[in-house]
Amino acid sequence: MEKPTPPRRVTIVDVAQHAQVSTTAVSKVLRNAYGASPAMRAKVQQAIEELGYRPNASARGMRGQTYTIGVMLPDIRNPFFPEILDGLTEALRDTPYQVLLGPGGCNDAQAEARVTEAMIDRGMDAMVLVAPISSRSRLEHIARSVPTVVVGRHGHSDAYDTVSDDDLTGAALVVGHLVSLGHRRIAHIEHAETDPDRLAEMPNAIRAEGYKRAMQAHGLGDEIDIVSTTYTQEGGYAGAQQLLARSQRPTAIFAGADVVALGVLEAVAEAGVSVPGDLSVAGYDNTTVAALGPVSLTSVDQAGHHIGAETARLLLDRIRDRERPSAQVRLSPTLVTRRTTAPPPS
Amino acid sequence: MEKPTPPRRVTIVDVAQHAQVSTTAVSKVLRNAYGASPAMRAKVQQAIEELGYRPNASARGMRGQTYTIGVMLPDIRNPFFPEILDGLTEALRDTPYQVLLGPGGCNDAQAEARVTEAMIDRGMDAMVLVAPISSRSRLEHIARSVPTVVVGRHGHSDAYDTVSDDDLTGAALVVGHLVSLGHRRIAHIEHAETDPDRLAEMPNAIRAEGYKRAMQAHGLGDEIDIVSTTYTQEGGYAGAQQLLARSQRPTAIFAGADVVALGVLEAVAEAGVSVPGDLSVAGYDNTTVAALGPVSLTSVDQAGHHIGAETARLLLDRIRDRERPSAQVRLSPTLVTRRTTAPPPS
DNA sequence: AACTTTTTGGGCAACGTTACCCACAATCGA
DNA sequence: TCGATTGTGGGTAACGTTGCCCAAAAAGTT
Repeated sequence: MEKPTPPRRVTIVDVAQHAQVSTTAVSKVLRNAYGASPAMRAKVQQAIEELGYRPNASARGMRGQTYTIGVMLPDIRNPFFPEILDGLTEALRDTPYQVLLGPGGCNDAQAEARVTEAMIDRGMDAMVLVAPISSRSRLEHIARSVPTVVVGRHGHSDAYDTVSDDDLTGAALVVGHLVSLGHRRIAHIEHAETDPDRLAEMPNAIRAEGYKRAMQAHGLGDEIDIVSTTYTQEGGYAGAQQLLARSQRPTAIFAGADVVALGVLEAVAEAGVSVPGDLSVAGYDNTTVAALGPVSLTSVDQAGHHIGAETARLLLDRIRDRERPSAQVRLSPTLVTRRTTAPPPS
Repeated sequence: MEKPTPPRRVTIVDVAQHAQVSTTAVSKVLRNAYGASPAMRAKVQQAIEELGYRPNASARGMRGQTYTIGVMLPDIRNPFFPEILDGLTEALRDTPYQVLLGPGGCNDAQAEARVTEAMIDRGMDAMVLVAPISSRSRLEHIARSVPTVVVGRHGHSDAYDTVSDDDLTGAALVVGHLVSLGHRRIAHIEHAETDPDRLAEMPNAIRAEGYKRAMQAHGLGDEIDIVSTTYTQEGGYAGAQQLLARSQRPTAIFAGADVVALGVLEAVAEAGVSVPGDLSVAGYDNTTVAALGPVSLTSVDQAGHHIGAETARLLLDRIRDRERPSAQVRLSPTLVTRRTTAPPPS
């Protein structure tokens, strides 16, 4: 017994025959286009349902639309991104658009380029680039071929819309909180950045800058103490080790990201220093890990859900009108205080 | 000053003209097809590079291949999945295939169906379904229209290949470990499941079954104590509360997933019970959270990377030959002991 | 020298959809 | 009543790529 011929997929032609109309008519109904009477709409709708017809995205793509939105996520592990994604997909639920994710390599510009190119090749109707590390000129190159929203990166362009959180304010929130608890020797662990482009645009750099400004604003300019490592757990571990080796130890460490703070907590625990008794620790991103009971990390919340929703809005607006001037949305972070921050030892 | 006409994308026709050959020739070169002399290959390659040509995936899709592999992830937040993904993308790096992810709604069969349909509509060359909750008949329906590998679900089918971890063994590892530490009253928190299909196939159900069998094998059949909640942190919290309210408290809790264990740790900390002094806790999945210093959870490692690599292999094999008999790969988990398990209080 | 076989290249139709047209009928305004 | 307008439906040519075919040239075989 041979396999019966694999059932060919139902096309618009089949629907047209079944409904006794032209393919043009079916297409019109599918797109809610002008020129189809209510009677015909009903007839075609019925045929569509009876046959279980689904439009072929490739064929649509050849005509210019795939109803697909590509989201480039640099690091799938970062627990902050799902929040954004939720906000985005929720806002797009009642549209015909489908979100597909491209896994960009962590901190790997080449992998990032591969994924974005692949998405452009696949005719995405729009793209969302979350915290891209690519150069600004590459971002503009991408935006020239497809409507693009850049999320979580400061510095805007005529070519693309942006949604970002005010990291300057976020850093100030942390410093303010620690100062109000009585801390003066507040250190910061940043992600080392050399590229001048990124130095001006990447959130990590902005957070470090915000830290400096806030310290100065509180008259603590002399206490500024920054360690440059990376935004990873290992980076936090190494950074904390450096800080603990200071002759004058800081009484508080502001880590530029939650993962960094976790590394700090590990190093600190190993060193036998108690948190928050001897040392306060704060993170950034308010990831789900920060909220966990055993961790309970003070952190800055970026309202990822809101970011995602705004992104969706900009996206749809731009698909509607590609020529509209580029928009920048800036959201405000909030501080979530938990059990890793307390007054300094007296 | 008007915008200059948006530069039309380079097509195979442009390449052909530029190289002074036919489009057929270019296509042959692109696909390494028979019938192109080395001289021609070189000429075409050069033209491709000079013009920066990239094939249009939609057009290719109309001819049957998109060079895209769709991966359905039920819950982007589950820190176990990125491991699989890494293994998968790494194994596919040197192939022309690109991985795109579809965000299935957490525990939402309808959302899952939407995403898989969308991927089929977009002409994916193959699909990977990670821990799908859909009914078996739906899985087979999917597999009938596109080569499919189902990951992390027991129970196989002629229609699709499977890669899964031996959850029976994994559960036995945990129970064995706890018994060898001296525990007898070992409780388990499972994810409630009623559907008979899923009861036989979902990893959570298998883990519960493995727990039971292992307890019996150790002569502890009378001590079997299962609480049914959900595989979430809240589920773990609630489950632990129930278990702590027992007149005879268990001395160890085996949570069916790491997230569940985190909820357990939270409830236990609130109740003032010390871990592992008064109570041992073990999880499953060995997620990155489990490894964190402040958590340090004993857990079962599923070798996600390996799973991903095997998935890629099966995928490529099946794309090559759709008629080959379906394959099942079963991998073995290992136990990672950390600081949440210790001998019971004497 | 007269063949067969192999190599090399190109022409063409098709994949499923939609935008642009045009044709016809019905309705309207004067 | 006649011309103009509006509503309704369909025909057709792309979009970019590839698989199937055929033709000419080159190489090999008697």
